[in-house]
This record gives sequence, C-alpha cells and structure tokens, in this order.
Amino acid sequence: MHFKLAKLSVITESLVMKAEEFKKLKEDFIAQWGTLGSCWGINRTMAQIHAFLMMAVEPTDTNTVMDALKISRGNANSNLRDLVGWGLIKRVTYPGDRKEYFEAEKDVWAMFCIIARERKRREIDPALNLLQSSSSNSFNQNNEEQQLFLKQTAALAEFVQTASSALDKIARAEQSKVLPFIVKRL
Amino acid sequence: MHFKLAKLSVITESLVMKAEEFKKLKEDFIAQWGTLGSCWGINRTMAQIHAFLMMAVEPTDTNTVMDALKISRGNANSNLRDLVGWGLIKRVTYPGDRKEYFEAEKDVWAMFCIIARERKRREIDPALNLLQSSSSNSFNQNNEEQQLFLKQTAALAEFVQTASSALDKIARAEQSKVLPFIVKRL
DNA sequence: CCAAAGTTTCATTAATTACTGAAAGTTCAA
DNA sequence: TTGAACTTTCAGTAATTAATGAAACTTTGG
Repeated sequence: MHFKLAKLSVITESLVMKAEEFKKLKEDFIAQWGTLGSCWGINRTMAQIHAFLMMAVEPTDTNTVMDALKISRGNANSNLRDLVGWGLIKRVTYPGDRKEYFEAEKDVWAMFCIIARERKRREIDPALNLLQSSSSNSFNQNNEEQQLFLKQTAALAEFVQTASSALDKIARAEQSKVLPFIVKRL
Repeated sequence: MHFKLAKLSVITESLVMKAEEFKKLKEDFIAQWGTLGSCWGINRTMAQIHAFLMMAVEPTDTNTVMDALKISRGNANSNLRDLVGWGLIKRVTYPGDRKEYFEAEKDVWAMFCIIARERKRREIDPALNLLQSSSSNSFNQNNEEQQLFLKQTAALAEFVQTASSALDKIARAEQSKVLPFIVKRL
C-alpha cells in the first residue's frame, strides 16, 4: 500500500502541475492578457484585472488585486470602476464586512454580449450619427466630389446600420444557437 | 432666358450647398472621423487620411494629403504606409510621372472584409494562441483554483475559435446575402 | 553617371494616456 | 460623535505613443 502510493505520487508529480508552476502559469497568462489588451485598445491594467478576476474562485477585494498585480490603489480603484461601468465585474458586499469585493462575470457568452452592447454604444452609435448627419445634406448633383461624398457616407451609414442591428440580434440570441448556426449555414 | 437662369440660380442657392459649405462639411467630417478613430484604437491621423482618401475622386499624392490635413511629411508617409499595410489603400503610379499616388478601397463591404481579416490576424489569433497554450496543461483535478483556470481558458478558447471561424465565413460570403440573412433569420 | 524629383528614415520633441500615493471623503459601529 | 476602516479623488509624474522635419536614400530621365 505504501509502495503503491509512493509510485502514484511519482507519476503524479511528473504529469501534474505543482503549485509553484501553476502560480507562474497564471501570472504569465495575466501578464500576456494585459499585453493583448493593449493591442485591442484596452488599457493593460484593465485587461489584467479582468483576467485576474475571471480566474478568481471567489470575490476579491481591492487590496488583493493591488498586491497581485503590483499596482497602486488609485490605479486599481479606477480600473475596477471602469470594469464595473462596462458591466464585466460586479461589486459584492457581505453583511458585517465593510470591504467591497469584486466578482467577474464568468460566462463567456454573457461577456461577449456585454462587450458587444457596450462597444456598439461607445463606438458604433457615434459613428453612425456622424455618417447619417453628414449624408443628409443637399448636395450639388453636378459636382462629382460632392456626389462621391454623398455616396460614400450614405453607403457607410447603411452598412453600419445593418451590421449594428445584426450584432444586436446575435447578442440577443442564445449562445448555443447563433455561432454554430452561422458557421454551418454560410 | 436670362431671367429664367437667374431665378433658377436663386432657388439653387437656397437649397444646394455652396462650394464653401461643402468644403467645411467635408473638413468637419474628416476631423470627426479622426476623433472616432481614436476611440476605436486607431490613431487619429490614420483615420483622417483614410477618410480623406475615401472621399477623393482620384488618386492623391503625399503632398496633397499633407496640405489638406496639415501634417508633416513623415507623419503622412508612415500612416500611408500603414494603410497600405492594412490593404485599405493602394499605391498608384502613372507612366511618365515619378510621383506615387494613393487610392482608397471605396467599396464598403470590401473594406469590412479587409478590416475583419486583419483584425483577426493581429488581435484574435494571438489571443487564441495564448488561450490554447494556457489551457493545455495538466492541471490538478483536486485544486479548485486550477480547475477554474482550466475551465475559463478552455471556454474562452472555444468561443474565440468559433467566433473567429464565423467571422471568416461572413467575410468570405457575398455582402448582399450575409447581413440581411442574419438580420432576418435570428 | 549625374542631378533633380521623389520617398523613407529616425533622432528629437510634443501630445496623450496611464499610474502613483498622499490627502480628502465616506461610512458605520460603538 | 468619534475614529477606525475603507474608498475615492486628483495633482504630479512616468510611460507610451504620435508627429516633426532635416538628412539620407532611391529612382530615373537625360
């Protein structure tokens, strides 16, 4: 029996990650996710905090985040606030505990929907606004430049409009159905 | 006859944009498109140059771009190079003319496909890489933290993979079919 | 091969964006 | 009402990113 256990643990040790290794892997993942974030136009810290909270078993307080990512209180606070603003994390409080804890939305499809909705609001809607108001002038029909401007702004407006409502539909549908459906049917 | 023309021109003046007004409108549009660009994570100048070239009746040289947008030669050059790199504009030369001119892709659907392809390559693929390599370790089945990490990275990887291939399909299909299809069928 | 026309590079500078940490603000139990 | 625990703010600073413009480079007609 002793023998068997020893053998098993040898095997186990060689296949399974040690706590040390896992810690490193996780830190690496978070750091790299931050780097990826910046090339997505999201600030590094925000992406890292989000990754950290997605991988957190339970709600986590500001100090823990600060310590884990080696960032200042102010930085932690403002990025946490922004993530709450996006709806990607939620504030959690426990009765009898003054501290605030943060918990990430962990469901991937829910995350996608949140991000789609927010990006639409922040990035697509203002563009559509500009395009529609620009294309709705009385252009001179005999002026090639003006006609091109009209044609382009109108075409862009129409496209953005359609794409935007397609995105709406997608983000409102059930995960299990949408993407497989698109992958299959096109 | 003189009378009629005069009258017509009065009407015309009141309804149709004067050259001055149009110039201002276009400049405004370009400036604002630049601002929008920055909130999309694209640098302002690049977005402006792209807008300027989309609205240009014919291929345009570096000096014209510099003058129109009041930017330096170096800035114009590097952003034009980047736009060529994205495939959003093309270099055009005329026999007997040493200058290079630039021409934007004007078809909106083609633009969308280019952007989708490039963003996938630059932003999605590296993320997928990280997710797949992170989730393909031997995690300890008795460790809740490790199991969450595995679950999350694996779920993200799967989602990104599926979304990415959906995007591929969309960008390979015909414009007239895809978006209306999605809008209708979901 | 030269010089003129045109293009690219890159060190420097400017602008923007992100981060720090101390101070001010808030909340609540006693 | 006080003060300890916690959160937020914000002026100052650091880091990053973008822009300038002169110099170096390339191309080509003659």
